[in-house]
Amino acid sequence: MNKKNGKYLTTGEFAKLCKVNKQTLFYYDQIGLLSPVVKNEKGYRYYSIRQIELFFVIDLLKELGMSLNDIHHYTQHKSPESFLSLMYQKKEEIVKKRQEIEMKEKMIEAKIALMEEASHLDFHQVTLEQLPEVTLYLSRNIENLTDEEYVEAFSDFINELNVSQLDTGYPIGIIRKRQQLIKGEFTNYSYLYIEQPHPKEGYPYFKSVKGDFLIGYHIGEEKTIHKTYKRLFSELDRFNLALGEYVFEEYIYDTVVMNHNEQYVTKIMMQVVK
Amino acid sequence: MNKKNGKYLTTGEFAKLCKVNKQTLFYYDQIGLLSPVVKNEKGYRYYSIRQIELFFVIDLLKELGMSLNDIHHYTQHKSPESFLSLMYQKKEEIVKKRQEIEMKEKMIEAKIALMEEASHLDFHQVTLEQLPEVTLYLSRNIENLTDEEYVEAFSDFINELNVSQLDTGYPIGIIRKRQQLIKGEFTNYSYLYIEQPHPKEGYPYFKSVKGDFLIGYHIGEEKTIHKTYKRLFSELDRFNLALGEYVFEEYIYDTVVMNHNEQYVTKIMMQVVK
DNA sequence: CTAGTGTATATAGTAACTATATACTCAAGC
DNA sequence: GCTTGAGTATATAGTTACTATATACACTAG
Repeated sequence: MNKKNGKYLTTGEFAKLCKVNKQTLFYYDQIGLLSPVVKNEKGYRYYSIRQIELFFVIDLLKELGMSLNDIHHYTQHKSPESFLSLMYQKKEEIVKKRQEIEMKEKMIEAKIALMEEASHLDFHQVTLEQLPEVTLYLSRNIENLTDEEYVEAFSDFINELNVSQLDTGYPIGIIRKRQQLIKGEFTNYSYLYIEQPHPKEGYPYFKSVKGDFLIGYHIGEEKTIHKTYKRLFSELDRFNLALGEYVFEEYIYDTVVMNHNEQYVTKIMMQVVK
Repeated sequence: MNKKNGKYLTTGEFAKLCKVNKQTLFYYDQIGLLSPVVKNEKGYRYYSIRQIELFFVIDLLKELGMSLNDIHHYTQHKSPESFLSLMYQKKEEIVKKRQEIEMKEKMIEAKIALMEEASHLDFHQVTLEQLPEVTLYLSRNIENLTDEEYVEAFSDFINELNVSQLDTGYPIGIIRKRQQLIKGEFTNYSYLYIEQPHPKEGYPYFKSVKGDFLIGYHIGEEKTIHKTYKRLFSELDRFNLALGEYVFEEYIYDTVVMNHNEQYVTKIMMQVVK
């Protein structure tokens, strides 16, 4: 076989078929993962067309996150049985992966919806609105915590969202109670929450009551929010309304879209009673 | 701020929350991707709890295949508008990604089904079976080709499957015609095919006629398959049957599960008429 | 027989970590 | 007040799976 036999593909041809760089095939040969069936005395590599099937499987396993080393280990211990059990294992993994992708797709959709909504808002306008009922996943009670405890509670909440896959891409909001605001406690909150547009079964949720809310926006750091509350309280008076039980706060623009915290925007939703 | 302020998280704490290695955060700080809000005079890093949101977005973008460099470029040019358009773009990408994952899941399911079926077969048994109608995607006609032309046709077929996403994970089979076998042309085929259990719309398919088939298995290299055909022909005689128009051949065990081509197993399905 | 393309080897570079070594710092216990 | 152990920082080297570059040889068409 001193010249090219028509039955075979050169490295370049095989690389084109596999849609990879020629160097990648050299590399695979070098690590013994996928070697050409024939190597002539000049060192030229010749692949059989049927080797593409093995390449496809290698590529599949690679995209399922398996390292070349582990794939190589399989190819050294090939058998119908080990292939079957590998496929069963990968089937489980890909199902998980698909679910994660689906969740991320939902998260992206949520971010798009939030940003679209935000882009149509006038942050200087204070409005009175009827909000529909929404399902919220709540943290444990976080009243009267020290800074350390608050950070810990926030961290725990994040971990819960991770473990239970409840991160919907919506912002993490806080709930204040009327009592806290009346006492002027602007750094004391009652709960953290995240909205669940499609609540999964089996978790304790809080259904926010639908009702009338006074909605305003705070531009700037969290620690200056009392100024905005002052404005909102006087609006309440103007409308001749009383503060309800709960107030909800959500970041509209945060560190994700803004460089400085003076540019952050917080949406404040105050429950009101007539 | 010479000692730890309770409002902040150390690198280790933040890393645990992010579920990454501490070193990764050093690295992100180094490349300017995500730096702690505070760095004290001793060089200690302190992250604010709200920075987790930015980390999550970075992580999301990373998992959607964006390079740290590109993510960094975004963070340098943050704005609600650019974030929104980034999300729209990523939405498109993730949809594609989900579809690819779904396709791969189907492929794995197909491989499992094939391997399970194979594990219950007796390769030395020749049987007469009624096969149901199945949908096949065919290559162009490949009769009387030279080796070079055959390899090219095979490559073209692979490329078609790639482009049109018709790779179902089923083996690439070959179709022989009665005439070819009668003339003793065991290296001359008529078509390549791949089974389509859930055919997509808009492609020209070939519906294999349901009917009676004599099914046997060839163990060993392709070039010795004439021996197995000889055996199958005598079985045909024994059953007092005539060879139909088409014969289908599929690898059951190939380079993916076997080390040597003497161990390969090919399923031969001969259409028969009484 | 030459030009142009293709192939092989060797080596270095890349991204995004990950591990290791060394030195400093801090919080808790005695 | 001192020690001890855990945590932190910097610098550097190593890892995986390529990717690029340089050099030399081979094959093919005109």
